[in-house]
Amino acid sequence: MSEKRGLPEASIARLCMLYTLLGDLVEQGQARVSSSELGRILDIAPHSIRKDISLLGEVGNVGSGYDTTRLRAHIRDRLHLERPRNACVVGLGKLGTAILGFERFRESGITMVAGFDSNINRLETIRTSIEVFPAYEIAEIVQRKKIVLGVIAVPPLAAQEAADRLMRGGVRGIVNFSPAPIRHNPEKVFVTTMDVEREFAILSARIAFNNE
Amino acid sequence: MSEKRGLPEASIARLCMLYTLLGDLVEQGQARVSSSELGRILDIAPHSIRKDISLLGEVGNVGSGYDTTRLRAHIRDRLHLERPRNACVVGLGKLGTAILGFERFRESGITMVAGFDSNINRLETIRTSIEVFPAYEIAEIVQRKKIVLGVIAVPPLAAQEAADRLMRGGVRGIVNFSPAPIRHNPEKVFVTTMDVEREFAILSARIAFNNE
DNA sequence: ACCTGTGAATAGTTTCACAGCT
DNA sequence: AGCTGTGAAACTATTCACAGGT
Repeated sequence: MSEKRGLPEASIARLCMLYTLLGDLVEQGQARVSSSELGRILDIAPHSIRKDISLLGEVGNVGSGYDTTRLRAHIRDRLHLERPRNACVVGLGKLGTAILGFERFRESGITMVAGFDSNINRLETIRTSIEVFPAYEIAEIVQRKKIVLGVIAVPPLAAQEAADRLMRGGVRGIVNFSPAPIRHNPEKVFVTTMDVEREFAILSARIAFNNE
Repeated sequence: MSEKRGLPEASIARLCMLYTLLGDLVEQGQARVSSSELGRILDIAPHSIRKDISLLGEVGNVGSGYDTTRLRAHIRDRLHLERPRNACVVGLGKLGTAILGFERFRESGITMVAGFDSNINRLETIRTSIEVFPAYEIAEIVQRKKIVLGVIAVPPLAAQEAADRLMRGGVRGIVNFSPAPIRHNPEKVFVTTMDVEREFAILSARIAFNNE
């Protein structure tokens, strides 16, 4: 295989995990790593890791493990993680302000540039270095600040409206922390729902099936 | 197919989405729903939905759409979501207290029964109706309160220790909000990692591939 | 000896097509 | 007419097995 753009979804997800992990390894000063070591840490079969990496196109090749820095750079380039992306959070309750304050984003080209809430009083009391705005300005600010990624951290009933405003502003990806499904055009916008309740339910079912 | 226990992972996840959605529909007073309507809302092919439902074993059958209440009860039974599960949160920063306070869990047999933090001062200032404990008591309390599910909301470097304590107490499922991979025995414990940074990276890659 | 890279085989998932019910 | 339920087909992803490099 050579110039396929359009990796399998599953591979993209695994490569993103790899990317984060490699960042840690580089930071700890580890220069080389084997597919089996990566697999053990991430609980993924080493075969899959090698396959995923090979799907990226040749890596420059090695005989004994991967060069952590090189592999990381390679994933970043092939997945275009070097492109800077601006992000924002809608809903500045506990969850929203927690996400607004995550520091780790700096590593992956993502910059948190705005927070929104419909409660004006709340906006005034928030302590954060990131600019905050009232919710009715979402579309305008998203457009002006060239925000591509949005987080929805509002109550379920307000989730669709928050999403609509983000999409009107031109956002391309949404991480939805509410349990509400978001109506959207899947050709233009990608939506990922992260719902703790759902994850609990899935875990609960898996536990029940697995044994017990 | 008849008495297969051990549904495909993908089906379990979709059925859990369905379960939540059906709860909303029932609440709104909608008595019947078709696979295509469900599919439209959840952005899943109607074929898949029918297949998933049929994997559960016969539903009692219908000619025109599903009975929302019945279908919901059926999913609950087959996925064993009726079994009560106690849950806890480790790490009571903004994210942790936000999760501790989620009210929605009541619908799915899950009860949040404890919070933990290693900072004793913080424990004293937290306002919540749920009991909180110092982190060194995790294993003991988990065992005593029969906690099966745990959320990890601590900084990355503390995540493994939090997980070890939960697992020592006998937890069977973990939702890990830290970007750190959790070492665990996959035969005994299920771990789901929900990492906003990773989701952003995945969205970023998908956007880059999809067009742009 | 131990590693990567990759075609081939296997396993798993989704989609199709249509029989049968209301 | 419109819906579900489901075997079969098509597709996708994972795992295997081994050639080839260091």
